[in-house]
Amino acid sequence: MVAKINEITSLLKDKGLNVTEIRRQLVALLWTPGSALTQKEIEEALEQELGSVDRVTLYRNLRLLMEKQVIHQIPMDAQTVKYKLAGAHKKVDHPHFHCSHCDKLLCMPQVKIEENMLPGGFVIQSSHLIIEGVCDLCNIPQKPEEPLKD
Amino acid sequence: MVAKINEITSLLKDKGLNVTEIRRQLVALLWTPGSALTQKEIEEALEQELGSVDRVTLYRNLRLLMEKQVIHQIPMDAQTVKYKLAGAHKKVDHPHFHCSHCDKLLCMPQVKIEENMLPGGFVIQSSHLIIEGVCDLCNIPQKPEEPLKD
DNA sequence: TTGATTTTTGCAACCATGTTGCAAAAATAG
DNA sequence: CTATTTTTGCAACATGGTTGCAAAAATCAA
Repeated sequence: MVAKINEITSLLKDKGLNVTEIRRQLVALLWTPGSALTQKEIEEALEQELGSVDRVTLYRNLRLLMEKQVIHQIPMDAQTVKYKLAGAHKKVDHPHFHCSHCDKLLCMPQVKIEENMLPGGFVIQSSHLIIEGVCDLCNIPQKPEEPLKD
Repeated sequence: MVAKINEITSLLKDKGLNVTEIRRQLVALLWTPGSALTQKEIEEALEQELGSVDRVTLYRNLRLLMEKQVIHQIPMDAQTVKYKLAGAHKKVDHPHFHCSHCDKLLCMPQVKIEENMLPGGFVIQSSHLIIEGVCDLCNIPQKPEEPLKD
């Protein structure tokens, strides 16, 4: 985590944001590939790192980081939204794979949703896809991935 | 709408639910194929049909109808959930197409998400897909579908 | 480095919505 | 039609989104 401080600082500055402790921790939390957290999970994690964090401050920083496209919201189901570091992806909405074992949320840009999959006459503007299952690493019985959670 | 009262009553009874005015109106609202409404939209529509509806009553009935699988929630984006009449579909999650012109939400069971679309080792348990675009009817300039909204 | 300026934070406060308990009203069964 | 069960509407509380404002922190310039 410590090794990434410079990278995180650069990322924030590149996006025109001042560097504050909360922002650094927020980005650090989501820095790990596959990491995607709910607001509650973020709140609990920040609690540990920084002591209690004001919910308004968290709210404003999440909103700001979204505006600056540092992070994205991903609706997992009707009652759950996760936050994820925005990759260098062009499209806002690209497919994700959620591993029910290790809880990682991985980008799956190779999965394409195209008009020829639909009946005639339908035009696609964008699409949103989440695939739920078990990822390649967790799927090897000999070398199971540690769950991120717990 | 009137012609459907018997069908709606049967549907409710088949699911083991008593028939009340709110439940009938709720199902009637979502009866039209492609109809999918947010809670706010439902609230406003019921307002017109029944006068003001208590939000707790609406909340409890939506929850009940979901438990009985009469309706489903569909997360459209991070801040929007729509309710839709549950079809005779086996799988809870099946692809939908949302028309940005007429606002209809159509089931697209012909679109399949399969493991061979993923890198090796990934196993699919379920998937959730919403395609945003223009539907076949709205796509014919000569005969545009009336928007459901307005 | 220090002090001035700008930005961010933390708090009070408000609103919308989820959720429960309870008594009154409505639906169902006999 | 009446008795019983279910549902509704209301009060009340919890949670999370949202704003304004003063204190604290970060940035900038000398």
